[in-house]
Amino acid sequence: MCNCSEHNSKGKYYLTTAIAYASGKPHIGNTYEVIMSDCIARRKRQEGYDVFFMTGTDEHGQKIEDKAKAKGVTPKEFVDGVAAEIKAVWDTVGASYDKFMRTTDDYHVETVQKVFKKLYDQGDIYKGSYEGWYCVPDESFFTESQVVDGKCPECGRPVVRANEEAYFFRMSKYQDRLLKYIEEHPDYIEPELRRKEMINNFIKPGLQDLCVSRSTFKWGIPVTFDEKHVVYVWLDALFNYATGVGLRFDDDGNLAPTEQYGKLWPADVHIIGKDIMRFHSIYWTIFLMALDLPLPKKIFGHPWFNFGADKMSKSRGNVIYADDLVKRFGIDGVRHYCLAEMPYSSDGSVTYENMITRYNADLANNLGNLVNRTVAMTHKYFGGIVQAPTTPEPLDDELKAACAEAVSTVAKCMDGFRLADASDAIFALFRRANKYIDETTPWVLAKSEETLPRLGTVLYNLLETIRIGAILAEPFMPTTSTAILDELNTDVRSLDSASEFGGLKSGAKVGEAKPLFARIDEARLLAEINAEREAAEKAAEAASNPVEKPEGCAVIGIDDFMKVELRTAQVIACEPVPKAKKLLKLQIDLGYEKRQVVSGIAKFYKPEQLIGKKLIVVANLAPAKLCGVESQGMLLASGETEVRVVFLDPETPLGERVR
RNA sequence: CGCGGAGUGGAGCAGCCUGGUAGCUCGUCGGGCUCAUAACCCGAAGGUCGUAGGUUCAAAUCCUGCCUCCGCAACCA
Repeated sequence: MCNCSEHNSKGKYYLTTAIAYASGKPHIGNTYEVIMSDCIARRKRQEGYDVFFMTGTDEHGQKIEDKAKAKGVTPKEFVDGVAAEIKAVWDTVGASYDKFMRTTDDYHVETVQKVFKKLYDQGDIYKGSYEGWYCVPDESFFTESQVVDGKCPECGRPVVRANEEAYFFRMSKYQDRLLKYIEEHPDYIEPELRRKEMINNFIKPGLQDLCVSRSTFKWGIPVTFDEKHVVYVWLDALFNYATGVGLRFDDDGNLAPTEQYGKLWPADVHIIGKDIMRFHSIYWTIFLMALDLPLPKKIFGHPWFNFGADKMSKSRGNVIYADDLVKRFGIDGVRHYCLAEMPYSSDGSVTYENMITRYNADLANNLGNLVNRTVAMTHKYFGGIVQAPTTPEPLDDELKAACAEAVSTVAKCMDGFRLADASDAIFALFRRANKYIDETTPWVLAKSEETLPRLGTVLYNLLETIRIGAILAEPFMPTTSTAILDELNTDVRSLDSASEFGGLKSGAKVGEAKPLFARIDEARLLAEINAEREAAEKAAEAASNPVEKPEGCAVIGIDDFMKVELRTAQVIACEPVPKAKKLLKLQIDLGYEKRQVVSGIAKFYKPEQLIGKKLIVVANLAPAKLCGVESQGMLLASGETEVRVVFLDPETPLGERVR
């Protein structure tokens, strides 16, 4: 394979996953992306492409800085640990990446600095100031209209006011060019529905300039010409795709890439989660346009795994990790489940029940048993020696046709990233082979000397079908595929060899028959999992208070607190905001003036429950528009998922300062 | 009327573009086989294809209204 790869190569194929944020261990939803990408990478290698598969970690930002501080280590030390952990998870699912790139790698840091400078020099980046809200744990900036009751719309934790000098990228300048490109290249963003979302929700309404620097934390790539600033997330993280394969600039800002870059860029596909479609299809594309660099050929946004019907999240306690699953189902058990179960564009579902069902039905019963019974018969009847197919019958053609069909269906599906459909086609072939055994009844053929040649032919056809199926399955279940081909004792393993029935050589001796997948006792495993979960919950309860200790905010002085002008007020009118699901519009009386406040409590209070009530408002909050309605303040309330307004003693006078 | 997707036997899905006997996997029931991992193979039950209309000789498939669910956006100062 190695010797002739240069001659046979269909050319390069460069694919990437998104880089994982190095703040903690990735769950199975994150890991899916790597499994999916790995499946594509392996398939492309089989097809003869010179594949370069890159993944890695995004390692800058305030959240990491804070976590490192809490742990008493430097950010770099922290990130080294997490990156190793992430890499280990990728390895446990058998990811065959060629490079694991990290945004703290020096070439990346240096190149991003030069990119920043270049974009600044050419006027795409300008200095401005940012007035907004910042969520520290998520390290995200939010506009007035995004923040919810003074809390982060993403995670519900408090946000802090930030008014900082910052650099911005002129997205609007490239808007028309971007739209034109996307409309003229329907394959650029896939699936189609994501493409529509991008166009309708973001591009057509008009792009906002993007904040590309921060001065409130240090853990980032320094802006060379303005040391207070650090390059902010997307301009840093997205460039990994290009710097990781050798994008470089010289000191004058001229392109000076490595040879590898010349060979690999532009990427053939970025496999990313649907949640970051926007940053890739809009920002990344525009960054590249601004630098006059070729665009990637495709951006594919995959869906997410839910846990049953619910979103997977730490706070719900239903997070599943790939390495735990691998312990129970093996690498290929996990890979097969993920690849066969995830729909093309809508979210998939992980449950232990489904995993066990799929494992038993597909892997143990269909595939595992097929291999086992075929190999066992080869031993029983022919001492393990593969016979020559001397005695064909018309029936055999159906099996051969099934092989050919599987080969072509898989090819078609893989081209369109329809991995689940490709997987189905492979298992349909194994099912057909099981049926062939019943049709040919080898145990009957074994009874007479005369039918031994036919028996040998039947077994040959089965072994050959298994060989073809195993080759097709390699991208999905590499370990199993290798195990099967080893057991068949064949070195004819190329994808090309699967296209023609008969590649298996006779005369070889197959390995011992041993189960590939042991059946799982569903009731027993579920009981085991439940017991473990209950034990973990009990341990957590015993160790801590019923309410988990929150992360908390940085300590502030009294002067900081006094900046917030809290005053007592009374609700004089209240009604829902039309078109908004969560908003109530309240007219409140501060005694000295009346104001309109919009609050996201519609889910928890009916307007009539609030009228006449006294409560506390933040009186010096800058006005903001929510769903087009102006809000001149904020009322105090507790809770994230279950919001409760802080009501006052009815005797409280209006307009009093609260402190 | 923000944009988009989906509602098909118990569960999960395909079919719809290019109208014409409703298909697959899992589950249930019955049978067969014995090479094999209580596996494998065959058969059966079970669907008025969300709903109300329309077009047509003929509609799951095309058109319109309505209901429900989901994704994205908006969005709970």
